[in-house]
Amino acid sequence: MNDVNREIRSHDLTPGEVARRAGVAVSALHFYEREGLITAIRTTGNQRRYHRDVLRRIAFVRVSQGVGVSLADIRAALATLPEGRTPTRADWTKLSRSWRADLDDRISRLERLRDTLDGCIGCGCLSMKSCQLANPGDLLSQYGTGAVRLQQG
Amino acid sequence: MNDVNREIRSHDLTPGEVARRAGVAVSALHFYEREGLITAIRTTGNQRRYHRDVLRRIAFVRVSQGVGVSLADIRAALATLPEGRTPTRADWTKLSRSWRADLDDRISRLERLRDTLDGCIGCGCLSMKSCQLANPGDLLSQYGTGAVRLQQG
DNA sequence: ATTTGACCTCAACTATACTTGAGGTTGTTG
DNA sequence: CAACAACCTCAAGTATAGTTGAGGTCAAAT
Repeated sequence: MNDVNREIRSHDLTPGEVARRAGVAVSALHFYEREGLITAIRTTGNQRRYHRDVLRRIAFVRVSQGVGVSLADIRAALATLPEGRTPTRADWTKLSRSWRADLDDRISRLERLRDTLDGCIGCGCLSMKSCQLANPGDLLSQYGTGAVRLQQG
Repeated sequence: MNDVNREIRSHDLTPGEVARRAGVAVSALHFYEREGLITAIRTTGNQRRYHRDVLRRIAFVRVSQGVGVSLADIRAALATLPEGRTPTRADWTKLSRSWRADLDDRISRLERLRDTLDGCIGCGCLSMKSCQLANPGDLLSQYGTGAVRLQQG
């Protein structure tokens, strides 16, 4: 977040390189920066240069999005990484672990959903009255329409 | 779709009733109608009246949305229901079954993702180069950012 | 030195899935 | 039959997650 004044090093990456290697558009990099998900330093000519860490951060963003986490929650997760120093392997592992808990959660909800649906297929219902699945305030609301929080604090 | 000329019966539901029982806002009913997900007939005074079937349709919509299917795909699925006659239990069962296949798919993708992540936690990676998860064109792209099609045709 | 591709900012546009508000009508109830 | 909740349409607004385009600059290769 605050490495804006860091000196540029030879192994820093240009926007194009990051875009190619991370598989996202340059416009997405700008967007992620505006959203506080990644940071860049600038050359004297005002062009962005990225630390290699940005690839990990983007990887984390994409993977998390892939399982349905919102950028807001991803930002919150990334904010737990240390500022000022390059995150260590342990920092990332901690992050991955918390994310994994969320994944387990999603899987079990989907499985419950599937099992309930099996019953629905058996009974041919899908009616609002009798079906666990379709009951608002029950399974559905637990599953939620919005993103599930990655962390509770 | 074409029951606009059907006569109104005493057990038809008002917008308010449907909204309450289905757990959605009246504005959402209007929206679903514009989007071709549900239909309504009109009283002489131009107010909507819904067949009880609409509750099943909305249930299907909500449950499908809950696992990440887009309205476009849900509309496609609902379009396979017979027009002209009230869908039978068998019709709905067929629909639920196709949907269940999609669910199984999602679960297995999430599980693969979790298993791969286990490896990542072990190695502390999440790097773009070595991590299966973060590799665009690999797992991520299979998982996709958009909605997974409910049906192939 | 010039060309060319990559880069810059900022505003506006896209898609999905709705909600909100204005201004007016209907239908039920005391 | 008056009141009032519930309904109507249509336009505009909201949030998320970006993309697109205009107009201009930077940097590497010839």
